[in-house]
Amino acid sequence: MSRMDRPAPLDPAYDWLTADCLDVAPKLLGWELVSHAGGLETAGRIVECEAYHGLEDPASHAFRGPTKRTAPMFEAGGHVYVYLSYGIHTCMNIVTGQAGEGQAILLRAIEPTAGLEVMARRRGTTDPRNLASGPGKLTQALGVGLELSGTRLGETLFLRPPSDPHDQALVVTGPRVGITRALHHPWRFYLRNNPHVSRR
DNA sequence: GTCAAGATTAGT
DNA sequence: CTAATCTTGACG
Repeated sequence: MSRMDRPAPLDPAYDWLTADCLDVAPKLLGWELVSHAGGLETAGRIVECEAYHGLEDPASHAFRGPTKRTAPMFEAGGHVYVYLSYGIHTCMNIVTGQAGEGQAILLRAIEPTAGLEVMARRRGTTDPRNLASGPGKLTQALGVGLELSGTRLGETLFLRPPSDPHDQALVVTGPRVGITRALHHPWRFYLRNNPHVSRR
């Protein structure tokens, strides 16, 4: 019996994620991120994210080439990359670009839209502004763990198109948060005046 | 083998 | 401002 080790083709609905991360990141705002992790549905609109430009970006985990941890970053756009931050928090990215480029977009905040009670239980708070505002809080609220690194969108995590087209007019850029290199790039993208964005 | 740094968060 | 907490990646 030969096993079919070739992965199933990525859902064509996610093909647009193979574009450059700097093009994808602003467009990602307003999309709804849906999680079925743990057999429970939770979801929220993406209101803040940051682009990491692969091999050319000193602030990117992919800067020094693929490693065991960062291997998913070098898959084609539409994959998921999750890592452990400061030994405590997990952060999730959506991989973009072509295979081999190492691009990814860190999801920093969502505005909860479904499964609020589940999120509240996981997070230990009911304040909707504090459920998933921050990369570590977002993964905790959605039940996203390291085991999802290397999976693809369409399996446990899904994207649904923006419900409000008006969001695109509210996109703001600025320097990325929490890094020490390549500080000058305005590669953080968020929705102006949205109360769920992690920092002002 | 050893060690410094880190895409964060909660609490003082 | 700092502690918590631990993996990665660089160096030898």
